Amino acid sequence: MTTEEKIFNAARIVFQKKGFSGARMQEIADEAGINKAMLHYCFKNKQLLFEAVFMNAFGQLAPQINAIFNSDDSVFDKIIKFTHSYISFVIQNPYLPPFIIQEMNNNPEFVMTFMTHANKPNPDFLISQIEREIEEGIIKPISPKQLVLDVFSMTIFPFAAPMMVKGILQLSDATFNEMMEERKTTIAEQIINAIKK
Amino acid sequence: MTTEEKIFNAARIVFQKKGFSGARMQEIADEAGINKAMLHYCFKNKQLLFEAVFMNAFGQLAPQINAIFNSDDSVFDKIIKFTHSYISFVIQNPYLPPFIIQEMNNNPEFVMTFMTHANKPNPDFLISQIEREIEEGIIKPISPKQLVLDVFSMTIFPFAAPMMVKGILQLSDATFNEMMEERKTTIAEQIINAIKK
DNA sequence: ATCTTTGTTAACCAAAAGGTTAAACTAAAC
DNA sequence: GTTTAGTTTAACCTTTTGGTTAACAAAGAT
Repeated sequence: MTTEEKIFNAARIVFQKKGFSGARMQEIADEAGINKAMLHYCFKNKQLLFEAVFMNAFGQLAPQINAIFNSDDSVFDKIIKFTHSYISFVIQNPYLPPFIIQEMNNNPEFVMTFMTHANKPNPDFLISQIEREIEEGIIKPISPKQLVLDVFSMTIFPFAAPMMVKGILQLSDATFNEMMEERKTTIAEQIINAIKK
Repeated sequence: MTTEEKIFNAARIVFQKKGFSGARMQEIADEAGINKAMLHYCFKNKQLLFEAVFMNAFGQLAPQINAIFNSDDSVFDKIIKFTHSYISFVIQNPYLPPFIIQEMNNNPEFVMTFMTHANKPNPDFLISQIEREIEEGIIKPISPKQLVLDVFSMTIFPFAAPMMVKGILQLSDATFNEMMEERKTTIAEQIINAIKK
């Protein structure tokens, strides 16, 4: 592993745990097992190091989502595949959703400039497909954006606010993960149940 | 308005926008229009000022939720009332959910100690009520905790990650708020549709 | 009237944090 | 073997930041 990779991985860990303003350059250096000056040698400054980490994090999610949203499956199949694929991925990367959401809230202007670019989840095609399937009588009349938001909400929320969910529902890490495994199938079932004609 | 109130309100604004580690004592003083030393005169230090703000924020939500969860309405009525009441409240206080979630994620141990205390949303009664209504054949068989999580997810997520939702679905602030108004009724409809026998 | 308590400020301080520098070390190129 | 280019580090510098101090003002209390 190159020094740059060691730094990047260490930065990912520290930024995802502490956020941009909570993270300390010294802590990242310690985590990477190198001198603090190397951070600035490899990544100029804190902001640029952060941007590298954030874009990588965001870039991991968008392509998967778009691949599913833009396939030629039915809406129901897309919902099934999305929940399964997203939950499988974030169980392996549980720090990603809180990290992305936190930084989007704290630094909206930065994120928005970079969201217009390539790697952004784009539900446009899915939304017109939903409109079509409503006209065809497959799906009950519903606002397509609301439907997409429902799917996102049910899938992402427990990972966006894991501590709140665990605290209120009194879940251990183990039972939380069991519930998430279950949700891979139940979310789609629930939603399809509610909207199929 | 007393000086203490001016400080508290300023602190609420700055902490909710920047989070604990992003917030600066000087910025809070400026926002309050007073000298920085007054912060320490009234609230000892940053940590204690933050705790006052956080507990107040959390304390605003819990009682409303518990009042609904512990009433003797039916499960369906509780879902209807919860979504309506929660969305009405957070539209007026949009910074609250991201703030609470962010600090719960960044500082779980602090939040957990204070979550055992009084003002915590407690779904125990609602959960046993769901079990009862399943036995009575009113609701389809489903894990009660999953159902509660579904309701929370659909209701809270758009407010937990507003920037992400606006960015991906390309919503202006106005259309976002319109959608949230609509969700006051549609969330409950969707869920009830999916689980009623 | 004066003394004490409370509220308020400007100036200051020490520690933390991000960032820089110049020197030392390495390893390939000549 | 020496040069040269790229790495790596210890030590240092500067700014930011949370926090303190001492002086000052206003308002009751005696």
